[in-house]
Amino acid sequence: MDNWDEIRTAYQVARAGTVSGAAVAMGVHHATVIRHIDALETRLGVKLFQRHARGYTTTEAGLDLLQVAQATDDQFIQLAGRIKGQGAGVSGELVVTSLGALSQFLTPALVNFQDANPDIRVRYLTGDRLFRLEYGEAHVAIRAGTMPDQPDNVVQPFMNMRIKLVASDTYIAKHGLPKDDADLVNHWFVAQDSVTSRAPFTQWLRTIVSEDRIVFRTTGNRNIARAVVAGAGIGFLSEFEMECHEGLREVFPSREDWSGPLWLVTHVDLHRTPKVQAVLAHLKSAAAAQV
Amino acid sequence: MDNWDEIRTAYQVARAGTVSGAAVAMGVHHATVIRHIDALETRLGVKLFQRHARGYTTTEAGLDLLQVAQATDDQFIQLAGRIKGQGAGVSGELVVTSLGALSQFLTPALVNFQDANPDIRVRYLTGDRLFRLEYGEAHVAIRAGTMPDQPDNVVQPFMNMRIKLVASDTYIAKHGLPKDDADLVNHWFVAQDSVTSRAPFTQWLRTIVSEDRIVFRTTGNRNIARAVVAGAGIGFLSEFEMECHEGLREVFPSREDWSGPLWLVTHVDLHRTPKVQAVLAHLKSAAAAQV
DNA sequence: CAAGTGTTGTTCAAAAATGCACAGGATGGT
DNA sequence: ACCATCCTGTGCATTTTTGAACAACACTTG
Repeated sequence: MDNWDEIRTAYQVARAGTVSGAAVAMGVHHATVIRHIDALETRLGVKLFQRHARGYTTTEAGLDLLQVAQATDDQFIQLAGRIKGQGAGVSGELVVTSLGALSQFLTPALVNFQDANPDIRVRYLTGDRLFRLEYGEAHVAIRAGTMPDQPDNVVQPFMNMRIKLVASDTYIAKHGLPKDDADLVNHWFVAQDSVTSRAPFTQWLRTIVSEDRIVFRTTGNRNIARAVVAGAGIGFLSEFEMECHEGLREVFPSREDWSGPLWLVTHVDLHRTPKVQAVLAHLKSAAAAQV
Repeated sequence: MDNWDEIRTAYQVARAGTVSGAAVAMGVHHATVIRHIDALETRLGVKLFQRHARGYTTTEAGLDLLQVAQATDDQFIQLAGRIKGQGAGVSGELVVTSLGALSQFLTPALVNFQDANPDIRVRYLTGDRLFRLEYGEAHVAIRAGTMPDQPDNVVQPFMNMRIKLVASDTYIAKHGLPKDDADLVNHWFVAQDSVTSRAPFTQWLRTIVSEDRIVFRTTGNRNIARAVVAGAGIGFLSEFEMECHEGLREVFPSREDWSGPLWLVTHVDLHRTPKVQAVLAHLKSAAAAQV
């Protein structure tokens, strides 16, 4: 039972009672209607209509089709209404993904957004693996580092994540604070395990101290923060991460060239929808308030 | 929401997850699938799928469509099964129409047929107005008189309705029986009111007796029978009609040229269906048993 | 790292569906 | 009885849809 258009044509004929009436209802020529009916009846091997000079009257099979197609038509009309309305309004699911380090800032902002738009159901995804916009895994993503250049993504600058060089009180009690840039080589550091990290502060650190000064390597910002708290060494943490833990102190003035930019990125297919636009505006205003 | 074929295409894409997969599932080129999706999304103004190099994944709207279209597909498959099966088997409605005079013979035959085919629901229509096969009002009709020559009807001879010239006992007691053909002019008659009746026995009567010998005219065979029973005169009745009333006697040997042929007529669209063939065979065998 | 597979997307020719014009028939009204 | 109207049905020109080939891209595999 392929070719649903022919079923629709038969449905209109059954409703109108005449081929001509169905033709004007569908905005096509009546010859087209006749051909659709003929093709459908031939394929089914059963007459759907009795032909006579006053029009077409349904057989039992045609009556059955009429009822089924009537229900289908209703379903499709409702579907179209839902789909169009859903595109227009701010409702349904909203999936946001970011690196886990941002959850401290992003979660309250998203809660506020849901509060302002009760029809929204928020899903906030963080994880090691990258959630990909082009696979429809999220509506908007917050990305760090160099500006993404995926062809189907529309990306706009979001905010700068301030990076601070911090140490725990226990570390400071043991080794003291670095007095200046040159003194840093006498200290111990905690850093990302991945040697390929191209975060600006990582590269800066490599130019200052030798590899053997990095005494603790781990994966994930959270683990780095825990290591710093435990007194393993000095480490780079975002301002958000720093707020989460007690007993941390900034050991060095924050430098501009440490901070990596954050990007708001959406898929081009979804970027124009009111829902995405609404959440983008909300996040940007929240970022502005942060500063 | 016209163009149901595009909905079906979108449904197949949502199911397969790829354009290519949907294309082979539908037996069309993948370019066609892409164009259908593009057209549908443009018309709806909402993206149904996220495009990427590994295939198409549904958006919320696409998921909604998938569910609705899945239900539709199921409905259509069931519909096709019903329609094809209904064409093949002997079931559903069976509408038979005839002149009322035949109900005496036809009703038991139809009851037997329904008994042999429990899935059949019989509707037996008699009435003054002609039920027209070409309007789908009946599957098979029994017609009298000259052979019908409607273009879309297939007609075959059914049986001869024997006509008898009868009178009531009260009439015979009053006027006696006609001795021979010539004596008929001394008797009184009951006949159809319509002067245009072209039934063979009517025309024969006109050649024998003058108009003023027809003392009672009425419409409908049943009324004629009642008039004859009441003793108004001698009248032509079918053998079936005669069985219905008491106190009637044949006053004259039945002549061959009185009897009008009966025709079994069906619409050409329905004639080949097993259901119609079954009832035709049944009626013919019942007619044969009658003789 | 490179080749191979499977995917989307675009362009042009072919095929198919559509629209048009006209014929034919039934029906209702004057 | 005739005419007007509305219906179906068919042949032909046109438009639209479809199919084939090719390019580009992502991912997998050796």
